[in-house]
Amino acid sequence: MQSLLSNLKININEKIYLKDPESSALGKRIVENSILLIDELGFDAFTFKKLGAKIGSNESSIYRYFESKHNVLIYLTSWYWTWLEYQLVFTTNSIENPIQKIEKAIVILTRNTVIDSDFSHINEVLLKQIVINEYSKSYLTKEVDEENKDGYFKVYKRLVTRLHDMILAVDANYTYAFSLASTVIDGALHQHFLKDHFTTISDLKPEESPTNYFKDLVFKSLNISTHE
Amino acid sequence: MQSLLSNLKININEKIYLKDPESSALGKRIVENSILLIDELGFDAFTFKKLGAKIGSNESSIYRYFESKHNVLIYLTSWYWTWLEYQLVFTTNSIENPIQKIEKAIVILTRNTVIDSDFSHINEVLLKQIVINEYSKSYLTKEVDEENKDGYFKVYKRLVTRLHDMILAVDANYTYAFSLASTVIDGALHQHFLKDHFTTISDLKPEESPTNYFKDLVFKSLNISTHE
DNA sequence: TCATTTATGATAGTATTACTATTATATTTG
DNA sequence: CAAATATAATAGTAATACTATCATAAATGA
Repeated sequence: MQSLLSNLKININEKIYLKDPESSALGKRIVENSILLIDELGFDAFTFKKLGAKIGSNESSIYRYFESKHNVLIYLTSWYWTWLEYQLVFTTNSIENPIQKIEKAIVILTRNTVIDSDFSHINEVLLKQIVINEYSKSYLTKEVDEENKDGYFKVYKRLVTRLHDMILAVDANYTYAFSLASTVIDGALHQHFLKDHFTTISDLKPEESPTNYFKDLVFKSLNISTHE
Repeated sequence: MQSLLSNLKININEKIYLKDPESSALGKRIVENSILLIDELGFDAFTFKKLGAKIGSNESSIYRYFESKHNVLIYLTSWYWTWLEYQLVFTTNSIENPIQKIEKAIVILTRNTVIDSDFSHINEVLLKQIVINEYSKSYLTKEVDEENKDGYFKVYKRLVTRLHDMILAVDANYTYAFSLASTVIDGALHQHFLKDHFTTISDLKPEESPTNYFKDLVFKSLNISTHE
């Protein structure tokens, strides 16, 4: 992973930003510190003014990169899904056996996030927290359909589709491949949230990931006998 | 259902409101029109000023019932979960067979919502839309833990626990009863959203509910053979 | 019935937000 | 080194999410 990705740039849909934040030092500081500040304050209390103060820059300068804080959230979550997709594809690509492949995929998609030194200005652990706590706010808006047309959610949908394809590779007759795929990807985020905040309705221990639950769910849904 | 509930009042945690909206005509108009207006504008663009204009009342009067629009959302979603819980309990209570019981439960929890004439000022169909589009915003906040302590999410958690208990009644050795229960309840909301907005990653037809998917998911997870 | 409590309405005010617009000053590049 | 480009500084705006105060209307109870 390290060496493969170290020369890559995560490409984000150009409609999401006004000026590519990867193209300048200020842009990178905006992204880097957006992650820190959204994690600290929550997306609702996050403002460009506060971000400007944090990076010693001016509010108006940030507006030249992103037209709104909503688009910063779209940018960050797109970055996350793209990064996850890379991990998924690189890790499972060489696996021939469709059962082993989907098993590995579930691990990637549901595990606790680890630091990735390839992108120095992105703190992946905090970014994952942001995805857990804020992602649904990016699409639960009156503008979803319009933004969907502009490709704001393309990476996320492509990720769901990849898992969908792996499901069908195991069982071409399974009727609910998309539903099951999105259940794993979105459900994993939700289970992480429940573990941290609604502990009385979570089966997970503090450091535990929902991986085994989702493996069990998918394997049984596809009639794969568990081997262990 | 009709006759049973027609004399009942849905009780909501007193900490959620300042003055019980069920205790006055104005209160009921606030609730009734909050549903209409949040559905129309989305929660983000919904304000007490606009609501006041809609009901021909004053912003300041609304503030005597709810301390914030956030609390209106908590109130409405609590109402919805309580109403769903009643339906769940009344409908499944008499069923002895745990498999038939959980099957019925899944239907109640995942079906498309029908009008309920028992609560004249509440439009349950629009309320369900609000739950789909806005519920997660009610807990994805920096104040969750505090509000959770104040019981803001009690009904939702109790509903998950009821399904959890039904799962264990079928298979006491199933390890992920809470995770599966919340997957059904929250997943159903999410699948409704995907059907309406991200159609390319949904298996559902426009009028179809995700009921069959969730039946299949739960039955296979609990090793219940499908009969049909 | 009338005094009192209680509910509602009207108005004003505040700090903050989410921007837009303009102008000035650095910094980069050809 | 001039011109283009990026960033900073400042000001301004309409709207939001309230709080506070005072006035008036409606309900209640003695």
